[in-house]
Amino acid sequence: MGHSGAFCYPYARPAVTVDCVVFGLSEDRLQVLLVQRDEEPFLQYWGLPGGFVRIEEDLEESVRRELESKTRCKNIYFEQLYTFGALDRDPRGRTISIAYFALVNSSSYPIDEVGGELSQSSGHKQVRWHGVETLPQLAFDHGKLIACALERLRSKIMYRPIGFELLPSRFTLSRLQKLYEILLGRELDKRNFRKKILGMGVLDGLEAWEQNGAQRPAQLYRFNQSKYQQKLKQGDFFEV
Amino acid sequence: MGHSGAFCYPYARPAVTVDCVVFGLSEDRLQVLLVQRDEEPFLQYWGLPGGFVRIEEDLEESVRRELESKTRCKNIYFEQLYTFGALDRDPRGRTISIAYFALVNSSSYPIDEVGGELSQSSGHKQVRWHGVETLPQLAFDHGKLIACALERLRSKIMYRPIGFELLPSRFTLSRLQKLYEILLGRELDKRNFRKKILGMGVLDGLEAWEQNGAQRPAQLYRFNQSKYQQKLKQGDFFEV
DNA sequence: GCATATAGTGTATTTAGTACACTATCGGTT
DNA sequence: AACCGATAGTGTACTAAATACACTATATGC
Repeated sequence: MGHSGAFCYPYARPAVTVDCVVFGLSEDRLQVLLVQRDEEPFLQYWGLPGGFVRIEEDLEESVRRELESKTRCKNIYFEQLYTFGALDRDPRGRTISIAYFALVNSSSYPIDEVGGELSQSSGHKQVRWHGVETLPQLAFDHGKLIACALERLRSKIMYRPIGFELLPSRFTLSRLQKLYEILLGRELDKRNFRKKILGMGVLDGLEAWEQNGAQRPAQLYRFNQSKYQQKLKQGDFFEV
Repeated sequence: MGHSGAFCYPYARPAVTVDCVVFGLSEDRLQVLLVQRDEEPFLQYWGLPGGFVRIEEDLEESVRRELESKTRCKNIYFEQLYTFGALDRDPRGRTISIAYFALVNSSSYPIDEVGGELSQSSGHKQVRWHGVETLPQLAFDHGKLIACALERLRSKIMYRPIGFELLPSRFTLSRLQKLYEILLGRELDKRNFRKKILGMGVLDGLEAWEQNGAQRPAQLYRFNQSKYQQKLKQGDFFEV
């Protein structure tokens, strides 16, 4: 810290950052968006997209700015996760990070075998998808943040309809089931899953079918936000 | 902000505080611990116990310090709630507040009719219990914080054994049921409640009975933390 | 000993969760 | 044209959990 710079206070203040755990879904695994650091500390380690909260911006604005700059996408779903403030979490000095997690439909980005390419978007830093089971060495306490986000995501998809955010707006029930299976790490019964998910009455079946190779085409569905909001008001909750 | 003080930074930094929503349980209602402000802004309004995070202390240390100074109690149960960072939440300048909620066994304090007296503990500020349904005018965005904490508490008691923190270590099942009824705002069936709560196997029945006037004495129970931890490891969750 | 107040107990019914196997429809191949 | 492989789509019987419900037990105060 010390005595340089134009902004002075009677007591020392921690730096405040936001960090985002951005989840995407590839064919068969859950992945996290990571940025390769191009400076010390943790040079060349991978870390979460994030940055300092500017004095004139809201926490949410700060998150939106960060997400847009790293993904080139707008209107990404995100919510606050937890605030991390351990004394030693940043070797440069006391830094408090307000962590968020975000869900994106990653099929709107070019994805490669290893985990997806997304580069050129943010300066010269490499930005990549990494499978949550095969993470590289991470900067700061970002491993903790990801673990925390995973836990939250896994429990929250059971009682809130946020899984849809990981899929394109039109999707098949098989794909939705696969999503749950990937996130929960266990197989689900097809008939029971459909009974339950359709029984909640928040999916619209479309008059459209997805042709996917040499099989019977699958019907497409869409999540109906307003039907869900109405159910919520009636104290009628989402549950898988 | 400006150019005075000994701690200077190249970019403006928000102030960082912790605020605590401390819940206690009186005979028949849930209450929150509030402090009457003795300075501007919001002079004489009631607000949550809280204060600035010191540069050399952990967030949790900061919360503990605040809780101990306002309640004169140690080992209070608390957990992080949410971080509030709206631009205009403090008229003195940008302030980010990391909110926590805490649960105390308020029967260990002197409690009066209106909502309990606890004063003398913190300088000359008045510290008092207020029923959550009858809150006074609140400083800053503290109304929001309390609403957020209430929502969290109400949902969390359904799937984690934290309700016990609001009771003395030995309690009757009737009292525990009352606790749930107060928090959920609806009556519960006595037999079903007992069946469920005892069926979880985390309560030890003691060879002790509470005499409470001209009635049959009630057996005392104790929450067994280690039994619960063991259940947790077996993927066996608490549920009401 | 009787009135009053709270503690404590079991069963039948309803509802939700689970387990499970076959038919339908497409493209590609022979 | 018939068949193969692959995924989509459907209903029912069984099991477990949630709910509804009424009486007896034990203390004190009069």
